[in-house]
Amino acid sequence: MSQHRHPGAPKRAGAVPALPDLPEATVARLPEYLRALHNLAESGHETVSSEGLASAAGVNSAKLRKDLSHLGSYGTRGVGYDVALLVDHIEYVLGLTQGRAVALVGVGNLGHALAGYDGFASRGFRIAALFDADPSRVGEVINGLIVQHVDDLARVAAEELISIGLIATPASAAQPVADQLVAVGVTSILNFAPCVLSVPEGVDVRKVDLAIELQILSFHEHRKASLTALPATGGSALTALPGGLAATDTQEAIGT
Amino acid sequence: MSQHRHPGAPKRAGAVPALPDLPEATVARLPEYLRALHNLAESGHETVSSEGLASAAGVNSAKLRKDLSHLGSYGTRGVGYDVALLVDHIEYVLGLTQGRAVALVGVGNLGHALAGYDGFASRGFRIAALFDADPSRVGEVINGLIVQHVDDLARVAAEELISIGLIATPASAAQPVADQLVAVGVTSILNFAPCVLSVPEGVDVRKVDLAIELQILSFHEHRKASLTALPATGGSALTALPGGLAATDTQEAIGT
DNA sequence: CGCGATTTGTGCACGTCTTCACAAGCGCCT
DNA sequence: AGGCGCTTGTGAAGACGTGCACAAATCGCG
Repeated sequence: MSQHRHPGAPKRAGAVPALPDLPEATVARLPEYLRALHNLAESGHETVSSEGLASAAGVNSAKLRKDLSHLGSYGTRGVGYDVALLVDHIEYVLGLTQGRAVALVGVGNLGHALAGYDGFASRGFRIAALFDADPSRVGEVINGLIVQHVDDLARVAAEELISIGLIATPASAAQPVADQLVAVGVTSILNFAPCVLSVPEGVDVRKVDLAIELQILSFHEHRKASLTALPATGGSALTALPGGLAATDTQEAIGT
Repeated sequence: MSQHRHPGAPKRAGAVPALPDLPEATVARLPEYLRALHNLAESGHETVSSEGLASAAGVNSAKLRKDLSHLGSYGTRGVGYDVALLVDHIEYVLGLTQGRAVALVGVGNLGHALAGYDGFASRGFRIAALFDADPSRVGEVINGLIVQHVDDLARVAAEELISIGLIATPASAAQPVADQLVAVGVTSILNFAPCVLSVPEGVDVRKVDLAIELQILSFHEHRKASLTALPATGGSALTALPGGLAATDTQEAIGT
């Protein structure tokens, strides 16, 4: 073992390994494992146990093992997982080895921040083009890229293969932008606008809504407050917990 | 029917209604319903059917009905749901009627955008204070708020009840900041830093990682590409689909 | 060479979420 | 008043995800 072969080309490089279709929940956790593995690699670890990696990624170790088992056997019993090997394989499975180009539409408040976010480049994504519908914004240079008019999307997409589209426009503009992205062949969209997008079959849309996250937290705050406010619901004030108000039965950290 | 009573105080205002503990999946969808309802209200709808609301929120109508049934019966058979009434009730359940104050720590690239994001205020959240550890940033005015040093967090929290903490720092600073937030009594944290936070029981943490979302999309791109690249896996090239390459069996839009 | 310590991979049971399908309820029209 | 069409609310079944617990496999050591 040791010496990982050629990074980025696990298994046999001839035929495409025909990606096993992983459970969606597993896919959602792989990036987290990957980040933890990168940290471990930087701190000099060659191997890591499922227990160690699980705690670094904030999940149950059994869950981690089951997730990784879906990728095939990349661990050694009695030893653990080869960090470098696992990094290579997860990156391959996630399709990160091909330096995907993303197009960002909408350079307003949020879009500006996304354009300057360095967490993308460090993980295999390259912001290839910026667009906006506002003519007064066109021409502006952000992070070395020139903002272009959204109507030029087709032209730019013809020059460069866009892998993923980011929508950071106001809600009212999001659907037309999505249509334009789909029209130029984009089949994956990350939507920051607070609205639902309708797209043809075969196009994947993920949504990130900051206000929704806050509202979910707000619910839990509300619930926690209502619980501590009236501990005597349903009688039995005797069961008042000795630990005081810290003993709410909330799930610790919330998952995905 | 008709005339919703006092907005913001559903059921009897005397005893706290002791929030039913909703399924987590339902809670995550309520904000989406709420947004859709606000849109409907603005466009003049008084009532809406489960079918109509479901399509506006991008979910199955049966799922929506079951979700709403967990809140109690707020619909009328043969008619639908009273839009204004439902808005009031969902806002109450989510705890949005109390104008929650959020503290934002880290006014770098992303934090800057969050501080200026108007989608928070429009949904019941008020950014009450900005913090940063970098002395050169302290004193800067963003959106009418002065950036304060993170060590002043305790003092500020004493003046104002902070309901939710936002962490938009680099990963290395996130854990200490989380500890400080917890120390001043914050029990809900929204973490934008790419790392796992460890917090005491009773504290809720949600994580938003933009790079993770991209990586999930990347996986699906990779899978779609590998599917269209070799349609003859497992023999039977005869089953080539008449519709050409558009007939991948991918799930349409990805859920939560 | 064999044994014990260690850790992976997984069968199984359990809980949660989703979806279907339909009875119950409501309003409207005749 | 009665019946009809429409819509909600929900039981039940199935799909999915999770976590336990243990067998299988590997390494190191005597």
